[in-house]
Formats: sequence, structure tokens, C-alpha cells
Amino acid sequence: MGFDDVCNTGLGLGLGCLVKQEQFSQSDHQQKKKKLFLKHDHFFPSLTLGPSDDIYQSATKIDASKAHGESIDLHQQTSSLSAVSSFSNSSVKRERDFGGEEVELERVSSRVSDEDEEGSPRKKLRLSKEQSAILEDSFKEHSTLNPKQKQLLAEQLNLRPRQVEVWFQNRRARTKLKQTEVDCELLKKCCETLTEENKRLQKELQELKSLKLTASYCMQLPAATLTMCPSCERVASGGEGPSTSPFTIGQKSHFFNPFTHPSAAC
DNA sequence: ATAATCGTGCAGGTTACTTCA
DNA sequence: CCTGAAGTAACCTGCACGATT
Repeated sequence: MGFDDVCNTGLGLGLGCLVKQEQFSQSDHQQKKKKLFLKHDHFFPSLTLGPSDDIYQSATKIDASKAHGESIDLHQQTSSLSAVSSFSNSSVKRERDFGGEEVELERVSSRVSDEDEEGSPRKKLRLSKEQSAILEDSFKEHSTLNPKQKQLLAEQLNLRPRQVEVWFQNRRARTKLKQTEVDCELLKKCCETLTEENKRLQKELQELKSLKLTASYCMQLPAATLTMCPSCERVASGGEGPSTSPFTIGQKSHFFNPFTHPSAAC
């Protein structure tokens, strides 16, 4: 009935999530991790990949309020970043670039405390509107980064690769959270629809039961043998067996619908 | 061929900071 | 000015996987 029209999901909570092929052609490493993506990251939510107003609202407001231009903003962030670097206990790790040669990249180890020698708490920069926009564009292209893309983005944005990496991780998490909320809302609606459908069917069942009792009483026949077809008005007794009976109550094709045949009642 | 080890990246969760109503 | 909520950068932990030994 209307359920599919309302829900139109088939409860298949792919729910508008499409497999994004691009994700599987990011890099050799990511191709190798295809299984992992299939498990975790093969949905590409339709609602959250565009620049989400609520997500970027604050950043926009910040920049609008600053009104000093990007250069100042970037400069502030640069100094902020250098401050971060100074206390980040930056362990130098080696990341392979695509030529196979190893490039030394300053990298904040995620397993190392982010306090510097003085024990000052971690600083937190705010990405500028421009930086956010570029990151967002990149995320639209591919929600994961290979090392070279990460490095290029970091250079372009004057950020550390680690910061780009973290931004993408957080962005994926936000996307997933949004999608989960959407899915949850959809499930709620489906649940409500199913509940109503269930109520309606229960009610219909009750009416059918009472109708059946009334009909059997009027015809003075045992309820078990009542097999009259309302359309052809032929009556078959229960003793004739299902093979010879043109219909039974249980047979859907001849099932009497009291709602479409109200005049057939006694 | 197989197991152990290492490096890396990710998801999920948390913390700490910023901004704003 | 104070405060709580929301947003988010940065971090931690555990896991999976591939490469190397």
C-alpha cells in the first residue's frame, strides 16, 4: 500500500549511499586497502559532502568578523603553527613519496603527547575560510588522501601533512555522523509507518473475524465450513476438500473483502 | 611456505580549545 | 562578564593490512 511510497527505502539502508569508485583509485596503498574501505568507507552520503552550512558557519563567521583579509589570517596561523611545531615533540618519521624515495617529513606523532618541554597545553588553530574551502574541495574529490596528495595539500595550505591528515579523518567522521543521523531519522519514519500499518491490519483482522462470525450465524452454518464466494455466490461445503472447492477463505484470489463488498454482509 | 615484526592508515572515541547565544 | 552548548582541531587506542625478516 502506501508503505513503500512513504518509506521508499525497502529498509535498505544503503539509503542513498552510493559506492564512490574514486575512493578505490586513490593510490596503490589504498587500492590494497580496498577491503577495508568496503568495510568502513564505501558509502558516500549524499547529504553531507557539499559545503554544509552548519559545518562552516562558524568558520565563515570568524572570517567575516576578522575583516582583515586572508594574509593576516594566514600569518597568524603560520605563527600559530610554528608554535605548534615547537611543542609537538615532532618525531621525524619517514614517509615514502611516489618515486619510492624517502622524504623526511616533519610529523607529529599521534602516539606522543602534544606537550612541549615547558608542558604548555596544545595550541589549537582555526583554519581559515580559504583553507577550509580548499580542503573541502579536495574532500569532494576524494575522501581519502594518498601521501603525495597529503603533502601537496599541506604545502598549498601552509599546513603540516599531519594537520591535513587529521582534518580528513575528522571530516570523514563528521560525514559519517551526519549520515547516521539521516539514517536514524529515516528509520524512525519507517518505524512509525510500520506501526500504523500494523494497527490498521490488526483492526482489519478484528473486523474480518467479527464479520465471519456474523455471517456464519446468519447462514446457520458452522464457521469452519463457511466458504461462500461473495462474487459468484457458490457455496462449497468443507467436506469437498480443497481440490474441488472453487475457493476458500484463505485463498487470496477469492478472498472476500468486506470493505469493497459491504453489501454482501447479512 | 609460514610466522613474527614493523610501519602505516583508518575508525571510533576523547580531550581541549574557540566561538557564540 | 559568565556560562553552557556547539563546533572542531588534535590526540589516543585498537585494528587491519602489506612489506620485510
